[in-house]
Amino acid sequence: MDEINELIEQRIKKLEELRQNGIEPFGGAFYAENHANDLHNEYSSMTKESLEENKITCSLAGRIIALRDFGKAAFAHIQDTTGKIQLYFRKDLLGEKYSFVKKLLDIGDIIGLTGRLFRTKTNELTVEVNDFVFLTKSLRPLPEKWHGLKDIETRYRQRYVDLIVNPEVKQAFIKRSMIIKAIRDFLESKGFIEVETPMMQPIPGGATAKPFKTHHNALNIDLYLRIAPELYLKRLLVGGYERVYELNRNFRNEGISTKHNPEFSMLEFYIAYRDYNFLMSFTEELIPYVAEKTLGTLKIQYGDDIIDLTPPWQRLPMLEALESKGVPSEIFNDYEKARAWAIEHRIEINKNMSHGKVLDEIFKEMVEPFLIQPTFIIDHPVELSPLAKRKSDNPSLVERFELFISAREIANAFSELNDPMDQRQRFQKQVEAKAQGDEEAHWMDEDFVRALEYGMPPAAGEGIGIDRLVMLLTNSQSIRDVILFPQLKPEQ
RNA sequence: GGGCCGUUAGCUCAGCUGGUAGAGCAGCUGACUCUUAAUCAGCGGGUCGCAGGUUCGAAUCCUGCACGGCUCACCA
Repeated sequence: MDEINELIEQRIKKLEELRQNGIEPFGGAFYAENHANDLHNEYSSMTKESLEENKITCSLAGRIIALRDFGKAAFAHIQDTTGKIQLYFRKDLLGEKYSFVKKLLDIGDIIGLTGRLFRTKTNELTVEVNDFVFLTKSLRPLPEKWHGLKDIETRYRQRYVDLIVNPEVKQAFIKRSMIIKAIRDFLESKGFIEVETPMMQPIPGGATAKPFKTHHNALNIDLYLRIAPELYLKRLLVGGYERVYELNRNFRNEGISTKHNPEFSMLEFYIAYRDYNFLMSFTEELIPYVAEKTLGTLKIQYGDDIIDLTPPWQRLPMLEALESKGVPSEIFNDYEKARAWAIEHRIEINKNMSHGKVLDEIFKEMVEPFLIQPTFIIDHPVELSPLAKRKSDNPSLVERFELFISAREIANAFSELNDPMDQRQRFQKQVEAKAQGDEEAHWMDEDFVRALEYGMPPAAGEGIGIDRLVMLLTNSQSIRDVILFPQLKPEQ
């Protein structure tokens, strides 16, 4: 941390001077009766004259964010959780205490006050302060009023300052909260219950990703931070819950970028006796519901695009999507041709990649960038989806969809594989891939197979990346703008 | 991990082909009872990211490192 500088020293002196005057600079509870924006809303129609006649008193608590001193009177702005409002301090009203405003009150200090509402000659609703108390003396100067805090690194490292001085940042996180609440409300209304399954797992499963490893001392075992809750949620289907969801953190030990944070929020939900077709319609209901609740519209701006969330959305089999971009269909059933095509088109592949994986790489290059409007890509190759149910008319494909919006995967869902023998074989294949050096291949999870052996009802499950959904709905270009404390290297 | 860019006062930024650091805001002192970028007068404030190197002389040129941004690779 930086050393005490002159500006902080000055403020410590003021703090001591307050104490010498018998004033505690760090106060306790203050039950304000009002908030800034409520006052603006409530009295917006009240004229200067009627405010004078009615003598409306109020009390507020918040942070001083601007201060203009005139000698025997001063204007300030105070900011609380709702917004800001102007204050007017007068010597003839405050007497001795006015000198504290003049000498000892700083921008950044938190005060509580009582006063009377009036309008200035420019008609700004203002509180004439009758009395005030120091609640918190601020020792560090805030960024300047004009340009504010711009430095991106400081904004992320000291998010608290970012939130004080950049109202739109605060707003984005309020929106995030609303989005998550809307999702929960929707799922609850459809009969889902929220559950919590282990974040620390002995076998990290349910996704293809590199996990974080940790160690439990008392048990003397290695544990992994979960990369997905999937396998535990499906155990709950075995247990008899028919509709469950979990909305919480996943952890993946991979690169950090504008689209990736090591810990990120994921919604996963599972519904018994349904399939992926049901979930497509369900998703066409869920996401518009959330957009309507939080933005009030289904036409949203993201970057340069206007995205129309009005359902229904296009449903496009993966192989058809490839064909539509000029990928020849003969590579779909011919591994060597697929490899050759990829190499010819400078798509990076490696020896370990299965046929399905090669097709997926081609898809990411040739198709994904064009999926701006909501599109379900359906029926993926089975190698890509070791936990999904095969299509009855084509066992090389699975009943799966990925929802793309603005060239990003927003949701991933499939009819769940509930055949324990097929599941065991697919795990086995993954174990072999792992032995071949595929760090992200699934592990064998014997207990999960055992659960399936008891019988899991036919079911469909879906995952939605919450951070990416929030990015979409808040028009944020970086995941760091929707995560309060994004992961950064430590200072120094 | 690769490439490109950035890091100068509390904040936002200037600082040319190398000559020894500036502004605005914030702060301090003073004046001012309707300002809102208040105004006016005066004052203080710097490890120029860190470490080396070149040079008579480095914020400036070179090398390495740190942190950050964008981007590519990997992924959600």
